Amino acid sequence: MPELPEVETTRRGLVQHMQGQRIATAIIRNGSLRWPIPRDFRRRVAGRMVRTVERRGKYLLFDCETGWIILHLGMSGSLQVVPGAATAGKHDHLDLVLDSGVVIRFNDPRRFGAVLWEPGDPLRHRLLTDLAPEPLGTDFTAAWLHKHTRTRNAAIKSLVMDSHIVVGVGNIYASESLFRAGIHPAMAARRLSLLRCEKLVAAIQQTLQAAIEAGGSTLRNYVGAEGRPGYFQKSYFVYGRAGHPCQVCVTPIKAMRQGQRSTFYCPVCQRR
DNA sequence: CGCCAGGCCTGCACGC
DNA sequence: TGCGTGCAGGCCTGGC
Repeated sequence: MPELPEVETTRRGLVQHMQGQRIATAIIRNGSLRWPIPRDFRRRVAGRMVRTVERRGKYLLFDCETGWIILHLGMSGSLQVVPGAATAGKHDHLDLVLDSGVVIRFNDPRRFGAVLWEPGDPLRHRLLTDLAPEPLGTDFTAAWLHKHTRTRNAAIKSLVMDSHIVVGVGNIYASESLFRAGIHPAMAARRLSLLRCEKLVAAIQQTLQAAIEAGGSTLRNYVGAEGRPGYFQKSYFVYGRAGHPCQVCVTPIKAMRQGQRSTFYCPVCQRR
């Protein structure tokens, strides 16, 4: 479930526990994830100091001196900071045991997550090279979005979820962003004017930023001993609100299916 | 008991 | 033949 804001909040929570700390050892309890945890993972990370914890899209990147841990939370993954003595439970795939005694624990019931080792530049890793610019950075602009949608007949909503076009926005925030931008989710992407691309870029940034800020207030729970990942925004404008009144115009929110995904939108506020 | 949610890679089919 | 594009499949388990 984590989208970019949840990943970013996790990163911020991890930095204070991990930066400058040495990894004493890694305990792989269940290496079965989207891809198996590499056979030599433990040997690679043992004894390494974590210089920084960075993020690219929804990928967490741990600088471990001689290489990088690339970690994706998938749909159901979470990282928790736990006391070293805490017993592991179901779906606890990996522990990074730090010299400080703190354990960084990766739990992932649905196993869509990934833990990889990259000896070189992680941004050149196959999974990261073709990602769109960081949505909260200066390279993610209306011009960029406009340029990369010119030939695309697909619905804008599915392209907002395409990491080559927009990074970090999953199913929930895609609906939310399009509502904020006043754009109908089924609109063909190539028909978006530059002005509407501007609105969409701003809406994506506002949606992500608001969620990151909401996450900051729940940071302790999120990465803490008892924390479970959840979406920070308790109420959405449209997501999951089919039949309920639009918060702007009171029209009932509609639900539809797009590419096997549920989409929510206001038929009045959002236009093609 | 069966279905579905979700991220996102992968592979297929299609048209130029 | 090759590429861009648009779909659909697959991986999983918890919760309804």
